[in-house]
Amino acid sequence: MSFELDATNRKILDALVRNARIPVTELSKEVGLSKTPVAYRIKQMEDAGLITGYRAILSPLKLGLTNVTYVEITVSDTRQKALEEFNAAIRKVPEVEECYMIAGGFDYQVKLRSRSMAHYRQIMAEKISTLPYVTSTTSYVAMEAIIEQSWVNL
Amino acid sequence: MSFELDATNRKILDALVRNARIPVTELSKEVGLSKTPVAYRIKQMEDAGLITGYRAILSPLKLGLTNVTYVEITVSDTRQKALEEFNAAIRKVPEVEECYMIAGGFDYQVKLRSRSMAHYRQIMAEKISTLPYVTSTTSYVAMEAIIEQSWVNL
DNA sequence: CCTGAAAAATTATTCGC
DNA sequence: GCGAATAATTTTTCAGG
Repeated sequence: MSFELDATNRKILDALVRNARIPVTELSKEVGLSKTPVAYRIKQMEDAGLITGYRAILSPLKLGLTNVTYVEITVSDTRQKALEEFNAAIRKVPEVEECYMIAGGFDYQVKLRSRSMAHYRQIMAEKISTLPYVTSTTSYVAMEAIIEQSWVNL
Repeated sequence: MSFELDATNRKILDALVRNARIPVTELSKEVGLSKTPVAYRIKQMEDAGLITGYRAILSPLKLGLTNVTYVEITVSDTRQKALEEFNAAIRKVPEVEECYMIAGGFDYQVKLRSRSMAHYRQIMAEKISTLPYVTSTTSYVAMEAIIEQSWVNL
């Protein structure tokens, strides 16, 4: 299940995470091998599902997405079927960047990105509060991003 | 500051977020223009800082990073200088995937990724609790990822 | 499992319209 | 913004250690 990485694969991944478009030619210099094994290793890691894809990373700010809010959501029905229904519904909301089910209570931790506070309120009213089985939400608005990591859903 | 996107640029970005390695040739078919303007638009958006980079996306699970924890951190000193010190320190912790300062109290919301609960405890003890000005932390362990969005720091 | 180089394919750039 | 010609880069393949 979990993929064993040697030092070389680690270097390859590190370079690819920094720059998805680095040519194998250049990568092979970085890791100190010839192109053949480097290309082979990349394909291997892709096929194993370790590398799941390559994405352009956009600046949320330049896109006008200046607001980040964390929302804690409590649901009323915690049976498997209800949870799956909730999960399916929230997956369709593009403004939701992350969603984890939290241990302890049956709450969800959700990260939202919005253009403004007004836009945030609209998302909450139209797309979050209306999700199945939602009973209450508590929001935490981010003032400043210290470490930010995400690609943007357009 | 904020970049104005027409429908074409939107399509280009959407394709590039889905696949950072799509050739301009193919992209131009998708958006219904010839290669020349598409290449020009991409460069334009890169230069404007709208596209900040291209990254390989890795599977945290296949890397053995099975645990996600959100940690709320309270700091004792909220003067600018202290906060900047904290920010600089937390930026050096590779296990921290996200960190936002939250409005209201002066708390931070931090997302951690770890290999196990034992590993999580070690990160907390060695790298989070020891951060400057930290007075208390509260952790929320994720049971299940519904929507997950991150690249991994190796 | 790696090297090195030749060959093949793909991709990006340029430019007149 | 188009489209074709050109140029450059990149990937693939393979014999050999």
